[in-house]
Amino acid sequence: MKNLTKRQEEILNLIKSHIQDLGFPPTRADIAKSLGFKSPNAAEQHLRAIEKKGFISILSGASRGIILNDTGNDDIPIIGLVAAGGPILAEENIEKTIPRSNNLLSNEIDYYLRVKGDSMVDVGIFEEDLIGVSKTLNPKIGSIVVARINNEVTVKTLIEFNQNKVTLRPENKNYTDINVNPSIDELVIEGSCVALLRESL
Amino acid sequence: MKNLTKRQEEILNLIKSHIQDLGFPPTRADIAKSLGFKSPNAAEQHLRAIEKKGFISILSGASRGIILNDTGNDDIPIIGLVAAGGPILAEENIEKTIPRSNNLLSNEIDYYLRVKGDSMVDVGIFEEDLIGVSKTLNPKIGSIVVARINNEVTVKTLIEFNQNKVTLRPENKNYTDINVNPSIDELVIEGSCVALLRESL
DNA sequence: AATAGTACTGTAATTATATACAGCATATAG
DNA sequence: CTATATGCTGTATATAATTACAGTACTATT
Repeated sequence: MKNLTKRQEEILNLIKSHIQDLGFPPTRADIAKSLGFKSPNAAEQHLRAIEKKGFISILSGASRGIILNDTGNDDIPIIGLVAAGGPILAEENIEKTIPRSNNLLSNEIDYYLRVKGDSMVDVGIFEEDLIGVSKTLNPKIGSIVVARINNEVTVKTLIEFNQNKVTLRPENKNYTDINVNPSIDELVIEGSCVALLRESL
Repeated sequence: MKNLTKRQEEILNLIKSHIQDLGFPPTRADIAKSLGFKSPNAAEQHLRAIEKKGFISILSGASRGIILNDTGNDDIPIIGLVAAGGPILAEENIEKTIPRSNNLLSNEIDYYLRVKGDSMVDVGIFEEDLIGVSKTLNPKIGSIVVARINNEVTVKTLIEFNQNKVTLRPENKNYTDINVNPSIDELVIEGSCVALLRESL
């Protein structure tokens, strides 16, 4: 799917907000009026271009017959067990997906990760809980992060982060801190934890 | 809001599924065709009747200008502090509402309740967490319930439930069990806890 | 230098759609 | 007995909306 131009994106957003506000798509004339075009045909041609790029479908003959093609990025995947080696978001790790309900929790969540083990019980994170993970939010000292150490994915509190020493703390009295030397072991901070869900109580 | 007739409800459902399927409402002709009317005017008059009863709004002049009036029952309220005396779901207790995202968590949730205090930390329920509460699901011994004791709302584990003795346990070593005699103190089990949300981690 | 894409104006025809008016039949409430 | 609501057919028309055709201008790619 090719990229939209600035103007085309503007029109696509207009369509989306029209649907959001009124419950149905705008006409060519509506679009032209909103963007100051003097001819509805300007809108028509933009729509054709956007359709050609795959973002919408146009039903011929039907008034307001604009259908938004889902771009797939409004569903959040739930990640179960992470297969060793591959990326976290690989197809085989996805348990299911859930629609992004934007009013609830943070909208920075890129995926949910199902918690294994009891290493974080002291901060109220239990086995089978789902943790909302943001890939982009950069991890702070003291925050809970998803880390990958030598292909094993784990959730811990980030205590120290230096060139030759990274400390990850399990929030459970029975476990001790994990110290990693990034120049020896492979370490990736996959993301920051921003929310928590528990389905069964 | 008056009740719809069988036929009117049929038409309202048709409109809803048309929107669900295609993303915009049907025309009078679409409705007539779907229901076998020979005149689009039959649809028109039904729409006017449904509008009169408040279930839809019709934008005059606009094609497919049918707006569904939300009946309010697809939003879940978030309850903050519960004012003493009144019902939990009273207007003044509602912090905000969130749309029901039916694929996520249990769809039995009637409302979310914001947790105050640390009496349930040992089962991973922390202050400011949101607990999904089902009013209808009948509470079992050993499950976590929302109880109202003498107009104070609290979240505890239900340990014992007899005619003259009800035991509620705080899941925190620093607190002791609460014993209530329902014939002396006013006790209502408001609901069962079925899910948990934590917004800040 | 030619081609294709972007970004419009302007006109006009055809079709889609809303909507008014005239009926007819049945049921229910005052 | 008479409104009033429901539930349609059938016709007609104004207007809403799609969409084709003819241009103009700029930019990027081959």
